[in-house]
Amino acid sequence: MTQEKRTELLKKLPEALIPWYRENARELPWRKDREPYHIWLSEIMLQQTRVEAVKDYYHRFLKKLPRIEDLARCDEADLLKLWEGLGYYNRARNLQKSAKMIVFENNGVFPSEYSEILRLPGIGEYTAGAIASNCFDEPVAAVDGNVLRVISRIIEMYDDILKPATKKYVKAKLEKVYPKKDCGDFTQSLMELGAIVCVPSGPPKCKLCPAEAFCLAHQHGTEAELPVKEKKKPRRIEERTVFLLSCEGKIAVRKRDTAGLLAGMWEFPNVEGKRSPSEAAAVAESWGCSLAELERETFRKHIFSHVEWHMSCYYFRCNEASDNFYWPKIHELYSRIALPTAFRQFLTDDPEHYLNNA
DNA sequence: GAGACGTGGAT
DNA sequence: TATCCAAGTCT
Repeated sequence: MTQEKRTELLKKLPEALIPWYRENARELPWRKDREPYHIWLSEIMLQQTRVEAVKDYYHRFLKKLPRIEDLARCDEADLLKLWEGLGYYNRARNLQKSAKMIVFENNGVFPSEYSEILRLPGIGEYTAGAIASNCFDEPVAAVDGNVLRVISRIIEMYDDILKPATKKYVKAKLEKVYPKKDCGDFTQSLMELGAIVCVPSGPPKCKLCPAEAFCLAHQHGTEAELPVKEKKKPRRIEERTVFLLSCEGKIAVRKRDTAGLLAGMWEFPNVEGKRSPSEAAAVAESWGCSLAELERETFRKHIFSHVEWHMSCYYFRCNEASDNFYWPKIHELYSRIALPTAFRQFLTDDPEHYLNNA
């Protein structure tokens, strides 16, 4: 298959996909308008995150911060609380960095060109392409996992789609065939096709596909072999011991390092390694917490993309609130403190329940 | 270019 | 339970 033949194949896409998209697009909250702020926010939230998980966060975020200016001016603590549980927390920080640049250096005007949009922190080639094509009708591709899957099947491409070089290749290939108008619909149609027809897990629904007639993988019966992705290395396992220290209805938390995993987020005090109850008590005492009682001990597993925490957890009641920590009351812990899921999982959903049983 | 960076749902 | 993943970006 020559490059020219692949391009000829891809030329059929706009005509086939755009009408299909207009008939079959899902109604999604961020498809109600073409407001750059709305599209941008949704694209950042959707990075490596499922549509269903994003919907509630998206609504809550815009209710609290309806305009870019609100985002630029809000406290980082409030921002992170809005993001709590979504993961990849630097996305939220970069969102605000960009908002400040737009508001304070560009009169609040969102940049309207791909190359300008690409300069904003947290915005890479995919997101810049998505915003430029959807909001400003610029003929630039937005190559995400969906698009890579769709294209690799249509042109029967066996390159590893996880490699940056493959993404560059597909982006360049697609931009040769972008339409003169309706660029946003074309971008969306490629992703939508990947999301609901040329699906990531399970067999693709080729009978419903507007590209069925010319898809090479379908013609050759190689759909299931594509796309090619090299297997990831196994996660490393880390043993940790976590402390839930309570004192007069308050719980000890502290800020994590500003670099690395869960950077700058709140956490329950914890140490490396698996400690016995008496070892754990000694650690807590060394922090200046005079211990009254070991109330409970549990074990939890938390799986990150590249690390797995095996956490032994001890609930100690303390006589003294050590200065080494911040001690929010239980209600503040629930309503104001941005606690990642890795630690949030030690609490019950209902603060009252926790108080009654603590 | 490889690895860091979160989470919850599907298989 | 184990594995893979979902609309990526940054270093």
